[in-house]
Amino acid sequence: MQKNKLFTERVYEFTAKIPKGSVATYKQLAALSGNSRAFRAVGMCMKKNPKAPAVPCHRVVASDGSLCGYSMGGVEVKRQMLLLEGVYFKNGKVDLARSQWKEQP
DNA sequence: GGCCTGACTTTAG
DNA sequence: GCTAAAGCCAGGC
Repeated sequence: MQKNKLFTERVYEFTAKIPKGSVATYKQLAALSGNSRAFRAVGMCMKKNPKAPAVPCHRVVASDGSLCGYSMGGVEVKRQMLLLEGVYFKNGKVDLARSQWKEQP
């Protein structure tokens, strides 16, 4: 580990790049960071959230668009944050088809 | 160096 | 369609 940047460091970087009104999945961030199977470590570091205001962890959701957890008040707050940002919801879950963040060229 | 944790994902029933 | 269990990775102690 610690080759150049900490794995989580890259995750935070990508998370911070997520545009407003869009969301990314843990798996997606893990894949962008180098390991699509490291979604576990991603979630753990998000919980620790050493960069709370710097990293919009509320824009990170599960692979199916459902919200899992939020260290700053709970998933309910997280859901409201996304709604206020203009994220599309469907059946109480994020509509990844419309609001999932995609790497911009 | 080894064990435990965790905001996940996937497959099976 | 939903619930349960197993598997996976990186970080922290």
